This record gives sequence, C-alpha cells and structure tokens, in this order.
Amino acid sequence: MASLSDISRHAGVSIATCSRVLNGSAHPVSEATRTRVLQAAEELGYAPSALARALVTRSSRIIGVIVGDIVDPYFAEIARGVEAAAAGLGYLTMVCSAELGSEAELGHLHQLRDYHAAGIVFAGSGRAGDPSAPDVAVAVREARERGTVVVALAQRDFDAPAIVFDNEAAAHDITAYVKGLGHERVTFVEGPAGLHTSAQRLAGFTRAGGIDSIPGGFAYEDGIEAASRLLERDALPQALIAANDEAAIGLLTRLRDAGVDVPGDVAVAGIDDTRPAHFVGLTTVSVPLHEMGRRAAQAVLDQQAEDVLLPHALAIRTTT
Amino acid sequence: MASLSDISRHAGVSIATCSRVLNGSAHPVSEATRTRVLQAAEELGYAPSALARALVTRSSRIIGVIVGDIVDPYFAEIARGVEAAAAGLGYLTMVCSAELGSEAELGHLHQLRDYHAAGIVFAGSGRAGDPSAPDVAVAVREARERGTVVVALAQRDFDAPAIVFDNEAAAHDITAYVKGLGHERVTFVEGPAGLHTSAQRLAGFTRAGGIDSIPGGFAYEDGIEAASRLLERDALPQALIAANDEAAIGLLTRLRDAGVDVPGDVAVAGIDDTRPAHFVGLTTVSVPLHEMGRRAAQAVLDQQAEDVLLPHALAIRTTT
DNA sequence: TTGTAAGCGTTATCAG
DNA sequence: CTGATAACGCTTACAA
Repeated sequence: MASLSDISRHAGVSIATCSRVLNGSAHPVSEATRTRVLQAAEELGYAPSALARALVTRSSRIIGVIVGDIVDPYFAEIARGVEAAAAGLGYLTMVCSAELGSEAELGHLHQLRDYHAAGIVFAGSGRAGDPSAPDVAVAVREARERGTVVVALAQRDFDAPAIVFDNEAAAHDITAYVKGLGHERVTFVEGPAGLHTSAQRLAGFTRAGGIDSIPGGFAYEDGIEAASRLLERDALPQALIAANDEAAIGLLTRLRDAGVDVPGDVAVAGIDDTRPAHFVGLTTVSVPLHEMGRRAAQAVLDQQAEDVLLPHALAIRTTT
Repeated sequence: MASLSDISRHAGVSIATCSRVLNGSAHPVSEATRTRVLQAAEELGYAPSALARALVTRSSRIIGVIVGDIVDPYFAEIARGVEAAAAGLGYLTMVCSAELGSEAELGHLHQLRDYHAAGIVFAGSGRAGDPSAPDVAVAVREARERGTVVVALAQRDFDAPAIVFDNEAAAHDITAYVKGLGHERVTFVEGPAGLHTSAQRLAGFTRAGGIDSIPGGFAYEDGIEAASRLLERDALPQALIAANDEAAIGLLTRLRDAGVDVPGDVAVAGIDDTRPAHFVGLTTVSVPLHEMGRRAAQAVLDQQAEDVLLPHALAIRTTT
C-alpha cells in the first residue's frame, strides 16, 4: 500500500534516494540515510509496484509458458523445468493452458505481449492448417520487437529459436526396438490430426518399416478408444506403439480389461516417458522435457536463445 | 510497439479519444473519428500496454494460482478449473509452483501482490509449524488491502475465504466403505508430515475406527517406499488406504511387483480421484477439484468470495 | 463530441 | 552524496 513517495515523506529524503536504496542501485548513498530509508520502508510495509517498475524499465520479470493442457504430464514436466531455472531469480513463471492452435492460445500470447513478459515459451507443437497461425506469427514478432525472448519447444510456424528433441528419431527408435523383439505386425496409434509432432512421430514409425497405423490422439481416452476399435478386428497385431504415453496407457488399460495379456499376447509402447509411464511399467522413449524447460528459462534470463537439439533414450520396461 | 500517442498523432485525434475508442469506454465518440482511430491502430499494429493500464486502474487481469507441485494431478485439475472460468474474459491465469510452506511460496505471493494481481488462489494446504506462515499472513493482508481477492482451497493459516471439501469426512467415508467390505485390519498410509490436509485425513481414518497407520507422503515414490516397509512385516493388513491417489498407486505398483494380489490378498484405496486413478482402476474418493478452481476464479471475477463446502463421493473401482 | 491535464509508482538523467 | 524532474503508456475527471 505504501509507495515510494510515502517512504520519502516519512524518512525526509527525496524520492529518488529512496528508490536508490530500496532497489539496490549502484548509485552511492550514505549509510545514515540508507538506514533511515530502510527503517521507514519497514515501518510502512513498503512493497514496490512491479507494474510501475516494469512500465519504466520496459520489461517485467514474467516468463509465460503456453501449454496445450496443464493436466498433461508432458507439459507439466516442461513447466517444472522452466520454474526450476527461473525461481529464486525473481522471475515469475506463469503457465497458460490453451488448446494447441486455438483462439485461446492467441489470446494468451497477446496478454503476455501486453504485459511485456520477459519471455514466452511455447511448449506445444504447431498444427497444420491452423487458421490463427498468421496472427500468432505477427504477435510473436511484435513481442520479440518489444524485447521479449520467445522460445519454441516443438516445431512451430513462426520465427523463433527452438529447443527440441528429434520426434521422428524417437518414434523410429522405439519402433526399431519393438521390431527387433521379433514382432512383425506392429501398428501405430497416431497422435492428434494435424499436429506437426504427430506427423513427425508417424514418419519415424514409417521409416523404421512400420506399415499399419490408425487414428488416435494424445489423451488417455484416445488410447481406450483406439484399443476398442482394434479389439473388433479379426486379429490383434503383435505390437502396438502409441504416439505418446497417455494414449499408450489407454491402450494398455483397455486391452487388459478385455483379458488380453500384455506383453504376452501383444506388446505396447509409448513415447515421452512421463510420470504415469513409471506407474504402469510402460516401455517408452525418454525425452528431455525438464531439460528443455530449464534451457528455455535460461535463454530468457540470458536474453538470447539459439536452436538446440537434445538427445532422447529408450526406456525399456515391462510392457514389451 | 505503437502506443496511444502514436495512434493519436497518426489519426490526428487526441490521446484521450483514442483511449476511449480503443478500450470500448461508454464515453460517446463520433462514428467518423472512431473509424479513423481504429484504422490508425490497425495500420500501426497497436497493442495496449497492460502494464500501464493496470498501473492506473490499480488492478491487473492476472489470477495467480499457487500450487504445491505442478506435476501433481491434484493441482493440475484445480488449475484447469480456474483457467476454464477465467479464459475468454481476458484474464490471465498464471500457475506458480512452490513447495507448500516454503520460501518460494512466499516469494510467489509477493510477486503476485506486487503485480496487483486481481486474484490469488492457494491450491494447497498450510502446514503446522511453517516458519514463513506469519509472513504469508502479512502479505495476504497487504494483497487484500490492495483489492486482490484471495481464496484458499484448503485449510491455511491466514484470513481469507475458503472453498473446500471435507477432507476428514472423505477419509472417513472411504475407510468406512473398506471396513464394510469385511476388512478388519486396515492400515492408513499418512500424507506429508505437518500438512493440515494430512492431519484431517488421518483424523477421518481414525474416526471410522482405523487404528494402524504408518508415515507416507503424497508422492508415488512415497507409496512405493511405504509398501516396501509393509512387505517386511510378518503379515500384510487386509486393506490399505493411502492419504492420496498418487501414494495409493505407488502402493499398488510395489505390491503387485512383489506378487501380491490386489484386491485378492489386500485391498487398496486412495483419496482424490485424480486422472491416474482411472488408469489403474483405483477405488478412491472423488473430490470436486475442478469445481473448486472454477468457483475460485468466479469469486475473483465477482470481486467477492465466501466460504463454501463442496460435496465428495466414493468412486468404487477394482482395487477393493 | 473532443481535448487538456493530472496522476498511477518507478526509474533515470541531470544538476547541485 | 542528494534532489528535482522528465519520462513510461494509460485512464479519467473536468473543460471546451
């Protein structure tokens, strides 16, 4: 409630001097007045207005993370990585959840730009034919012109540095592994239609010699649904690879409910190695989510980012 | 990049008039000048400074949600509820993750206060003997004085309206249900030491006639660990109730790994009914997480909140 | 209907 | 070392 001018009056010192001691500027201030100011601030319960400060310095200490769905452990892990690097340095990490390629995503982006965020991290993938993509690209450019550092953690359709792992290779590697186990007929349950990430993962599956694939999604329910359709076929494939862990777990659940033995009758694998994968012992591909978040935050703090490609690794468990 | 004064100059209209048309004020403006301004804004790519606006109106359109751990599905569900109600109304939901009762929590609170957040939602429980509790209470008071709406979604040690469910009753009900199944010897795996929520849930277990309880926590790993200790005993109890779902799933996983049949040899139940509980078919108590978040956001929008107690319900699945 | 001007709480540039 | 004072970009009485 108390402002600098209150402190100034209370301590009988100019407002400029108060500002200098209260924000630790390099400008010299005598020890005597310093303590006077500090005491006044203490007595009046001074709390600086981050708003006013940001207005004049032209940059707030806010890092925005735009995710597709906050309950998705994939994004949660990224957000946690950002938070870990930003916390303690006075930066506020704000996670904004918006369906990929939606109006809401554009809205969040605008808000972040309007608040002069120090950084904006796009955790999710872009999608083909996204009608708001041009607007997003414009807003991203405007934000960058304002000095905001923008980082993409998956393929997007605008100009910004990307800190990613190789989705195509990840899908390829898990497919190759599963085939190496001797499974000939392996089918892929695709990610959400249109998402670049989905396309990349499908491409990796194909490159590893995979043929059969069916529509799916990234949610648990999508896996359930896909498994139900599979169960209606004459015969099940020998192995199933889902575009991500959540869907893989959906597959697993539905299959076991139907009395199918996993991995006895059919092997199941996912991609991402999120927390729930541990719970159910899912074979998957471990990708550097936390590290991507951490690096993105670091880029914001450093005020500069560059393209980075991070490694992934197979995580073999009990479903294959 | 363009500001109101740029538009003003470009359109040959006063800055006040520009402000009036660009933010849809009630003040009348002729159709002619309105279009002039709109066009200038369009050409220059005007984006308002939310910072400046917030500074003068003394309130930003930011809703901060302080959670214990963003990867915890309990909090994710709450955050999503807040987001759902706030989105579209121009409010930015920012999720800040900080260990309950930590310095970081205080730091986030300060930041939110300094940004004149419209609302601050505490998703997690307070903890006994928290050294920063007095500071938190002060910052909460200051924030409220500034007009920020503060809401607690669990028991806290400061003065603010609470939107909660009955933790004690939830624990009581699941315990009673399990005992009603004929299990005499049921042990409770406690939540994190010190958390009010932990104490409430343990109290509910006790009131329902439960005797045996062992230390645990709210994380998956805590469940794993607790199960390991249980496995070292001469005999397993007939049923296990964990303080939350994550821990219950840890229990379940470790037990089944050890060849124990659940629910054949021992029944397992949790509390919260978070997403992973569906994955593994866990019997648990469904609590109104999403609704709590939604109502908290609504309270912020309404600029007023009051205490609310929401209902819970048993969710019987396959682990009992 | 339009414009003028006084802030909002800081920071930063100059002079003392 | 200390103090005026001009921004920062916007909202809002109060005038015209």
